[in-house]
Amino acid sequence: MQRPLQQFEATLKQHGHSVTASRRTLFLALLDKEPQLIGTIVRTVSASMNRSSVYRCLELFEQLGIVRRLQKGFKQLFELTDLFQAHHHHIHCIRCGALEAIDVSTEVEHSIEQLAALHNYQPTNHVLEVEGICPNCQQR
Amino acid sequence: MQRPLQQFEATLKQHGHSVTASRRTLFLALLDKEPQLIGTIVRTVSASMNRSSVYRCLELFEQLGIVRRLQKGFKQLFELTDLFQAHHHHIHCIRCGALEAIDVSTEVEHSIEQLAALHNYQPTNHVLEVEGICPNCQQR
DNA sequence: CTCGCTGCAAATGCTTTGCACGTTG
DNA sequence: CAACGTGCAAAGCATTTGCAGCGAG
Repeated sequence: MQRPLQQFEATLKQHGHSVTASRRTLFLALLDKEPQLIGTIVRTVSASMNRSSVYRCLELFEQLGIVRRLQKGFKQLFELTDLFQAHHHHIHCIRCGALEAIDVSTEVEHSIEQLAALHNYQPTNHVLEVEGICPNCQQR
Repeated sequence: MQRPLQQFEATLKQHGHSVTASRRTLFLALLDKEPQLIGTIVRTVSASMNRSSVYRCLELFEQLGIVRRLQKGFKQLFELTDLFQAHHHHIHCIRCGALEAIDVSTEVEHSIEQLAALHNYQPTNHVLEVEGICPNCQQR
């Protein structure tokens, strides 16, 4: 519980950004949680920070590789990247919206990493979301 | 130019949905285009269909595996799935938002396909977006 | 002390909905 | 002609912005 916070603060500093109470609050609201809707996050932290700061910080966090975003229909979900929690991917049912974590072989992970280098990008993250129809929905 | 439209109409019928002028218009607005913002799509087709129908159709198209959505910051982009155009993925710069298409080896593609089956999902699509910092932004 | 960060409040813009009417099969 | 699909208009949210004041370094 101490380690991720320190890692987080170090990341901010490395890039010349201040460590503020709001940013810590937001980070903690994401730590060890399922991917969350912005609306949910805003409600969670509303006692200590303003909605617009949530937007501004999430954007910053994304650029620093602290969070990543997924999509679920027209909504966006946020979760910490693998710097702060076990790296994983999801499978998503396009019918009912179910979302579950899946394991991906290290070879595949590795090949994906390589893709960035191939295009002279400095890799920060990747999003792999498998989409399909879940067992439940198939029966209907 | 004839083939994709037929494929499209067949997909609608297969699932018991009507082929309407609006749906054709929307489909054509997406054919052979870069991923587009909803707002852009709405403007393009606004002469022949209403905004709310665009939303309703895009949602339907997604469920039928006709379109897929990507994200760019807080915005969503839509493009046709690989049923209608060459299958591909993107690499995305988290600093400046640049977006380019990339090639992914068939082994990796194949491994990803397998993941759905492993979880008893009927595969429809997958989203693989590599994120990083582009050569330009690295220099600054 | 200075610059970066935040809250506030307002302006925009996006998405969803109900309902009545037109179209498709 | 029975369902399904659409337009319209309004409601409800989500996101962005400018600016003034606070706080971190």
